[in-house]
Amino acid sequence: MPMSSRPLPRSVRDLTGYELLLSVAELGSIGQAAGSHGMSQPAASARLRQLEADVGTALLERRARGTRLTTAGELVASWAQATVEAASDLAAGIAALRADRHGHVRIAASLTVAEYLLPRWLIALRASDPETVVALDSGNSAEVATSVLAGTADIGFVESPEVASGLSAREVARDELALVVAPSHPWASRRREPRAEELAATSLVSRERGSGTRWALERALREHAGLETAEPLLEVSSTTAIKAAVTGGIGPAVLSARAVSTELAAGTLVRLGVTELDLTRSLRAVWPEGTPLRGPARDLLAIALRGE
Amino acid sequence: MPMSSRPLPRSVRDLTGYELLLSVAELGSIGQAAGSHGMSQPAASARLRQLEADVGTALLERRARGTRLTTAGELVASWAQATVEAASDLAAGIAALRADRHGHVRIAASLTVAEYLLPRWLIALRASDPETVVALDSGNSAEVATSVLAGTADIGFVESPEVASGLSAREVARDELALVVAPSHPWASRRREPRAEELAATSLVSRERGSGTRWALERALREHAGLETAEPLLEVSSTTAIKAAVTGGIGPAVLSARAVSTELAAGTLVRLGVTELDLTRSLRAVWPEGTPLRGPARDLLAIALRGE
DNA sequence: AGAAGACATAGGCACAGCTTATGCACTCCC
DNA sequence: GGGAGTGCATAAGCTGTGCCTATGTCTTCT
Repeated sequence: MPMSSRPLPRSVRDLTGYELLLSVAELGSIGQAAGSHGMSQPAASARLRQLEADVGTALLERRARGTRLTTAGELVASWAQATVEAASDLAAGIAALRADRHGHVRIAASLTVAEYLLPRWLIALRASDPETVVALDSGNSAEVATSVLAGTADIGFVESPEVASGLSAREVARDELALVVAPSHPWASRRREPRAEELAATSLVSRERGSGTRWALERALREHAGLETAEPLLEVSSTTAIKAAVTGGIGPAVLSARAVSTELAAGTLVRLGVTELDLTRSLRAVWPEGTPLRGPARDLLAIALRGE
Repeated sequence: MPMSSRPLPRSVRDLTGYELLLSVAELGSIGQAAGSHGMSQPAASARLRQLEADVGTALLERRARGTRLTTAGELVASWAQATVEAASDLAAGIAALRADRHGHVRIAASLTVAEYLLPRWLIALRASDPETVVALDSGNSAEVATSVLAGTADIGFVESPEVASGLSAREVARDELALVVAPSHPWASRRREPRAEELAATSLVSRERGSGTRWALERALREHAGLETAEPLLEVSSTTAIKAAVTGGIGPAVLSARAVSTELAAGTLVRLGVTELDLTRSLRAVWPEGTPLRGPARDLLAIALRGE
């Protein structure tokens, strides 16, 4: 029943050593790497030594002219870079949450956009102008529309099919909903994928009423053949809790495909198609009609449209 | 000229608080989350409080029956999960490097596979059998072939087009090479993509002779029209250093597309096509001919073939 | 041969974070 | 409505990690 990977080993809880490793790869010496992190050379030296002890292999080739990475060092650095980048996304998101209402760009975003797309956009935005301060507010699509209409937000991102009047909209990405079950679930080993009727008749692990994802599923079933969805098997508040319940064998769920990519890769969840049911929706940027976007909000839209 | 994002803020260097947040989302109480991490409830409480202070927003809704996440908490948890997953890949890789020569499966992998594909496979492998111990050795494709032929490795992964005799091979993924330049580079704003002849005549930032990527590019140009590549502009040892040099405006480079996806998304690098040149190569699993794979090595191949 | 650059070692200090013990508030149930 | 139980906060004290400054050693370039 435990879905979560057990706690991270001590050696990867603190990313400082890995950041140093990356800096060494880039700058060519431990001393310079230390400097770029505002710490003394012995401190960096000690952390890197500790890192090598953790890995049990030499990661650095210390020469009189500087330090380079060994093959193993390259490998660890590459893995570390992915981690540091993820942490960087996290930091960008947090910074945006933190700068409540005092930012130069005030963004309102629905959960799916805020979770999976926005951090990268924020980083790209900062790259284009480091001075930009972003304030992020997350809510459901209706709340986002309200914020933008009220002028509380400069630009919004919604996941609902309809766009409130008074707003201009532009699709910036598509989102795919995925039906997932535990590998042990009967559906996972069945020959044929379930039909829409079967899905509608099945109780799912789902989020509370009002969630965009749940609403999109209900709408898709209704439009398909006027199907009403069964009562949820279990209503939980977080995506994490849904995944835990599904993995634990409670029952199937429908989630954004982006939310389950890791679990699918790891094989802890199995994704199923649903016959003849379109589970795709569009994610849109919205802004007040008649007032063209300008400044950082326009830049943000451009970045979002550029895709990734 | 600095390509690297500045150091991570203090608040995201240590992932413990975020792991706790995820555990709270999954388990529903701070106390249980604390337990799952082998720490006392007050310690977890303090860390979570610190996290909320860092974000500047309430992340938790503490009720008498337990604790749930707020909307902001959900958001942070989602970002945190991506980070923790990346750290988990890192940990899996390190564990494999660490278990030198005593593992149940001995894997030899070329850099591209080891960097970008193997960690997920290792996690999936551990999910299918938690007892499996993996020993990883990384080298270039020739070294991998030698290890497998010598019986030093049970299974290998290579990126070279030819497969040594005596080995069975099976493609597990494709790798695409990407020509990248800095946004400020003339090619980035040019109308037409460069032609193969132009690329061959241009000095690139590249890795040392012997690198699989460099070799693949030289081969592609030679096969295209018998073109010989120009002398490198700069030879550096690490992918990180190449990216730094390109971003710094030194010149163009050709790298695995997987290596630059983040930079492309952030707009710090620009990818260009090359007219009429196929820069695709296949990544293959190899094992001794005549002796079918068995045990964990076979499981690993199945996971790799399943893709992601 | 001398000088400079780069990393290692040593000693000492400061602070962050954990544990145990206890207190407080809200629910649930009889 | 009152009592019990669950869950989180607070308090106090201690341990250990990690940093800095100062200095040593080795290599390489001139």
